Amino acid sequence: MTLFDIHQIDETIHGRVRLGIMAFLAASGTADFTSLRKHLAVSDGNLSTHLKKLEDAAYIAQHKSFAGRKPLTQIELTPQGRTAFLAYLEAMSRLVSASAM
Amino acid sequence: MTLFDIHQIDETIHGRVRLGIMAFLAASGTADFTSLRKHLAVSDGNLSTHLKKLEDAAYIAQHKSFAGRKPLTQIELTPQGRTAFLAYLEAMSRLVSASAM
DNA sequence: AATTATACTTTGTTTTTCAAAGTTATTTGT
DNA sequence: ACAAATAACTTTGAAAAACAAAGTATAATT
Repeated sequence: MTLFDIHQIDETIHGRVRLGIMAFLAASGTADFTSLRKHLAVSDGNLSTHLKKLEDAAYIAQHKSFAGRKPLTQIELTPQGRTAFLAYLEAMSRLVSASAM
Repeated sequence: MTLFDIHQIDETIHGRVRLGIMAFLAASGTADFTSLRKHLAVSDGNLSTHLKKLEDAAYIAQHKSFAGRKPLTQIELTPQGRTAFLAYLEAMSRLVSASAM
């Protein structure tokens, strides 16, 4: 019986919204603030807070620019972010394997 | 590109400690309070709170008895709990598949 | 008999999540 | 042209969640 160790879980990624952000970015490479907010169906304040947390962990980078004269925030996974997300996925794979019922 | 929907995640299970409880119970059938606390390496107060939350959701049942005169709490997965955990695992499998990088 | 340990629950604090309100600039309607 | 509405965020405050310290009750140890 291979037991699953909860301490393998990276809490920075594990949160529902941040997990959605990471999965989206892993699939798409980059995203802008608005499409992320629409895709995840969260409030803008909430998204902003979670992005900041991921940025503080250096898992994403936010590039603020202007599209014409409107602010545009483009978000991308950093190499560390990709590595951490891979590790998270592996931990989840282990959970799934260990728990197959 | 199959995108992962964060609203599929059952927050009652997703929390790190509760996920550990569910995985342990899924593997072992039942457990007592003390072995769960040791395995998860959490404080007793913390464990008590999470168990109550899972009990409120009817995902586990707690049977309080005495071993000699010492209180003994035995915890088991309910059928609903097993079903919900299976659904959670499937959601996580989808995440892993969708995110394979 | 007094201290230490076991098995919890309750309470209070810290941390996290989330949305309402605020900011700044833009577009639309009249 | 001027007000009103929209866009793209950030900041702030409130609600919820997580956690550990303290409390309760009994048992074992010295």
